[in-house]
Amino acid sequence: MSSYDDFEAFEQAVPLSQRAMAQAAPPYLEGLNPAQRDAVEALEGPVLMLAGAGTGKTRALTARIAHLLATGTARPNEILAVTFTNKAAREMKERVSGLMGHTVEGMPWLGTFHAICVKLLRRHAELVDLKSNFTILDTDDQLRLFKQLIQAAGIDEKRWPPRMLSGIVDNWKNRAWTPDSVPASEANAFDRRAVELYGQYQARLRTLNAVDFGDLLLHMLTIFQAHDDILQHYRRWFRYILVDEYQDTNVAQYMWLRLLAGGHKNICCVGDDDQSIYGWRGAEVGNILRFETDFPGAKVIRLEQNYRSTPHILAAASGVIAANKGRLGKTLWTESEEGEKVRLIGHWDGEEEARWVGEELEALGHGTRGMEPVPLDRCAILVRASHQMRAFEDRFLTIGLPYRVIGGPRFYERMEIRDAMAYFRLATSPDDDLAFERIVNTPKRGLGDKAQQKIQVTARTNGVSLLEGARLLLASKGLTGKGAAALSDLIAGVDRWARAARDPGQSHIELAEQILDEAGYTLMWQNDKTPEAPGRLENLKELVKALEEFENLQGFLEHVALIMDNEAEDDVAKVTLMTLHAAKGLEFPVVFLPGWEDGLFPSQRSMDESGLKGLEEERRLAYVGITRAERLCTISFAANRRVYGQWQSALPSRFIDELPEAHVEVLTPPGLYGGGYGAAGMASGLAAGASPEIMERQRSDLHERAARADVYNSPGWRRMQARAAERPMSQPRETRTMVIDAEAVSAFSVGERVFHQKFGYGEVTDIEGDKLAVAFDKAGVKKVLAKFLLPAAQAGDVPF
DNA sequence: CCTCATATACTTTTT
DNA sequence: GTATATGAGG
Repeated sequence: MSSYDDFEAFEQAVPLSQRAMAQAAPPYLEGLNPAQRDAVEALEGPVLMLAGAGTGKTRALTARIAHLLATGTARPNEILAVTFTNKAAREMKERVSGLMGHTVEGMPWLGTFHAICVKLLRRHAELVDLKSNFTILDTDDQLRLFKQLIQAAGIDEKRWPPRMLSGIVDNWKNRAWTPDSVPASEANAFDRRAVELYGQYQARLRTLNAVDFGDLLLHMLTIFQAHDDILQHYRRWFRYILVDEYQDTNVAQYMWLRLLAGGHKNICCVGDDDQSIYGWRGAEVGNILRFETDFPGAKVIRLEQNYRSTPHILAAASGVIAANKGRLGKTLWTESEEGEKVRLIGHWDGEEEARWVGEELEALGHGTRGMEPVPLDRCAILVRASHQMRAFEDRFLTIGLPYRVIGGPRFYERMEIRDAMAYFRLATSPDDDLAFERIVNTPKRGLGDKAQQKIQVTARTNGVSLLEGARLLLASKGLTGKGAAALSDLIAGVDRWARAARDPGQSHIELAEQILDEAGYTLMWQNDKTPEAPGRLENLKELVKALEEFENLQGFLEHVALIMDNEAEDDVAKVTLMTLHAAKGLEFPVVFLPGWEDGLFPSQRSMDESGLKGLEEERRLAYVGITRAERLCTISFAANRRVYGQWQSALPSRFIDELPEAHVEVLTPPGLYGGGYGAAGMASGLAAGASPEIMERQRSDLHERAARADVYNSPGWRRMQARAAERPMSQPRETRTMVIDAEAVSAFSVGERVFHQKFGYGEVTDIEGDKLAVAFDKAGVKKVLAKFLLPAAQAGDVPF
């Protein structure tokens, strides 16, 4: 009964391969430096590859796999290679294929911890009271379950928010604690009821035949610990183990790896203790720090030659990270030429900071500071918290600077949303084959592989879309019986929806609901008994609600297409906006690091919650940020910032004081030129065209803010001033006159031509305060806020 | 049952 | 300041 029995047979069906290549000159070794080569060739026994930022870690890792395969040391299916993200796994697969010069047949065990555990768990599910077709709950489902349990237990939801409970349980799972192995000391800290609820939650999951992400690992651990035969089997099977981003492993993952590597100890862990930034979700830097103790005789290889950044950038990063205790220690070096120093600049407030970055980006695009013009897609702005992106988005929308945000909402990636969108796409463009393919048998209509193949063939031979092909197939009686009836139903539906979508009198919201109902899609989820079904229905409701902001389905689909696939959608170069966390592993020629203020970065919360440990993780985040830059890195801070609607002043980040002076150039912000404190200097930079009232208002505003900011007494600021004073002033520097956007203050007038990001061009027809009625050329009459409008004349050179 | 108003919280994120 | 969640009221 156990699928475990045929496991071996299944795996061994994959042929031994690549032995013949063993004698050939190995192209995958070309260009590796001695350390990298060491890391590639030390195949036997435990190896720790300490790979600093930009030292060619992935290169070495993939070459190592290629080496294992090419020398015939291991077959593709005997290598266990784990990553944290699907992206990393995909990339590794591609690069191994590239190195081998052909597609690597079946590396079934190259994947994320979770993907590999799913695979294993499906084979052994019955050992933990699951069926092998168990479902995997996402965070939403998990939260809903906890909520139900809390309510059922009659506990006050205010005192025990589901989120908190779910967080606690997640934490426990990260540490490989099952309900009965949670230490008493922990339990007391949270109330024993949390442990009870944890137990109930697990019981509920079992009856639902479901697991959450943490369970994937935990269940496998349980199985390995309770069934030695199974453990021994996999120990023998996975002859070589590779782990990427080892510094990010949590306790459960660590135990899992130790169990599997326990026999032969052929484990190669790659990581960088200085880039451990996921402690808050259970990652244990200790795992990497302890490696040599865990695996006595481990070979430690340091990759220290950096191929990414200039010496100034590396020195700045090293200076900051040096303040951390308990590091394994690495010294990055590079052969690259000196380049620019890291630039440091302070601003009055967050808006000015955004404005300045925008101007810098424009200047870089034209070529400045003796640099080649730098297109926007080579630049990135890395922030600590996603809400910091807003100021930049606002500014970039205003000046029409193309940008993309990484790590946005994942809403549109959900299965049910994609299905629904596919239906909408068919309604607006019936020839959308991808959409047709997606929904032709969703919900199940009895149009299986056979029927779909027939449709494909008919469409292809006639050179028409799938929908038309389906029509032809029906007309030619190529499909009969139940399938034919279902297909003709679907086609009739699409025709009806397409007609309705063209009808201007038809509400697109009603149409959307109608489509989902008539297609039987809503019903499908209503009848679905799995725990995630209610959530999916809720998401669908949300999707329909999101439609309200748009004039028609078409407009909505366009909008979503843009935010979904902005990589491939258009070829306009865009500056990248993302969090520091999301930037790990990436690199950009030009990097801006705004918001370096104490409290924001390092984050106050982080320090409050985790003390010195938290601060050190923030510092590693700073290190990650700086080391993303290849040629130019600019750090900035603002004296004043609006936080939750409240103006707050802040001191420059303590990390700024840790930057080695020799590698930093302090820029004087335009308004502060000449060193005068604040307001006077700022005021002189006011746009000449602004009306006296506006000028006065902004001047007093600045005085008020300046008065509130004690930033000028901070060590960071004083040092900055001192450095600025030391610098010979004769040297012409790039200060631009500050442009105060008068359009943000001045009102529009009736009859004026305006431009809106979403709706395009139009004419103002009515004004009520800051709310304007605008007759848009394409989108019709809409009420919009003035701040979303640009005078049409100014939008002329906006590339949208 | 649905809508509106008030309260509340609110890093970082992958699977 | 904004999004979200809950409770009251229509």
